[in-house]
Amino acid sequence: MPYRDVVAATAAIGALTRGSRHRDAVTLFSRVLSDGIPPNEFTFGTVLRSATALRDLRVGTQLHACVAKFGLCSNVFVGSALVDHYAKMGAMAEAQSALGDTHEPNVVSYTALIAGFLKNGMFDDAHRLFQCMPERNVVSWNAMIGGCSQAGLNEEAVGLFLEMCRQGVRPNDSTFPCVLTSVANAGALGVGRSVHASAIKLLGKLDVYIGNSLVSCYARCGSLEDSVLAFRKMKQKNLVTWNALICGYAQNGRGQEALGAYETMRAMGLKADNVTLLGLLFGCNHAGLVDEGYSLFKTAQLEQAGILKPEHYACVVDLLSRANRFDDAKRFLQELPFEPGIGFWKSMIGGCQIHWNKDLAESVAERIQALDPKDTSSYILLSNVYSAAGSWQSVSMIRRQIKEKGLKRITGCSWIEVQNDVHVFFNGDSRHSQCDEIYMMLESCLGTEEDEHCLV
DNA sequence: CTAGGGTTAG
Repeated sequence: MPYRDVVAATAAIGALTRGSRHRDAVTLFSRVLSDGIPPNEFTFGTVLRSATALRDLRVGTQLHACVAKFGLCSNVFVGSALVDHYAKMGAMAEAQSALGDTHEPNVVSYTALIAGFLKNGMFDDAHRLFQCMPERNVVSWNAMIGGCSQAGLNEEAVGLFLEMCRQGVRPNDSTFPCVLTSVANAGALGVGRSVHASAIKLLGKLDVYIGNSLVSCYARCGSLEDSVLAFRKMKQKNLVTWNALICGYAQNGRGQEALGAYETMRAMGLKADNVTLLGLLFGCNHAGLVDEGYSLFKTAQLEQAGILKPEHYACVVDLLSRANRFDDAKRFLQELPFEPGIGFWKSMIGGCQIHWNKDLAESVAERIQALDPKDTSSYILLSNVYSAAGSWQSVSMIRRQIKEKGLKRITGCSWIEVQNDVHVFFNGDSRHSQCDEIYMMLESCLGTEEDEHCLV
């Protein structure tokens, strides 16, 4: 039974799109076409959304050709939908060209393109377009801030947030989760508190997204007190809220509390998902709760195997290796339902370093170097195992190899924020103005057990 | 009848 007109047909396709029946929406669209009903801008808008949800660039391209056939390429609405589709598929050249075909592109068209640039790591293009677009609204600012956050451009994201406020654009509910992610990435506790305060001032009530971001942000900035406070203050909580709390405990080495939170969560009738499990395993790992972690994994394997991902398996390898249970770790690796990537072997060699397991470290290092000859970390870790075991000849041999192969070490660093100043430290750093006091304090904290021969 | 931006892990 063909539809009466394009309005009825579009309504039917839209219902399918909204109901997430995207394949059906596309099929219905083709049927409407073959029934001889010419689609309009709304029809294309909704069916393009389904094509995006299906992540099917082929469908998008066919729809684009169809748009051209009906002379709708210059329509703003259709144009924006095309830009959005291509941008989400990562086809940035096509997205740009769709914007170019649009007669008078508006703020929506530009924002869709900017979001696409950021998702595809093209920060400079995004920034340039953001600067020169004719009009910016809160959504465009959010797209920039969120895109920077996701790309790890944390200073840029926080800077954009401040600039937005300075220009008098009022942040909304979506702005805060974006910027708080960056604050958390940077571990900037003071900035986090200011952002929190401005959210309360501007919005009054904080929704569950903002609450979740705060719980996580405070924990990742090292303030579990603030994190738990934010958690308790939330009226509505969802699985993400619990995950944020559990992961926060885990990251701060509080495995027992993570497990406790999980108990409470289950008592409230919530089921763990992959993030919950990862947080729990991570927490057990860092608190030395080997048996607890292993049994959580085993239970998940039996009861909800669907949530298990390579990360979870990697966590278990880490757990067993750190606990000196190398036989269990090896058996576990052999029984993996997939090929272990390089990270699995790195977990194991990390355990070898802790437990001075020279022989195993050698064979694992060989594997890592076979998988990635440029990998420096295996050399460093191996050399640390040798120095721990007192094999100085082997240490100098490794150092020579690193030099000969022209491998570069990426130096790790850490930082801490004190009253809005960020202090960064590298290994063996002596540049800080209070260097002497810091090393003195370190020595008194560490006692005399410190191994000076370690490279990392 | 409609579009673009949001939370948790690594």
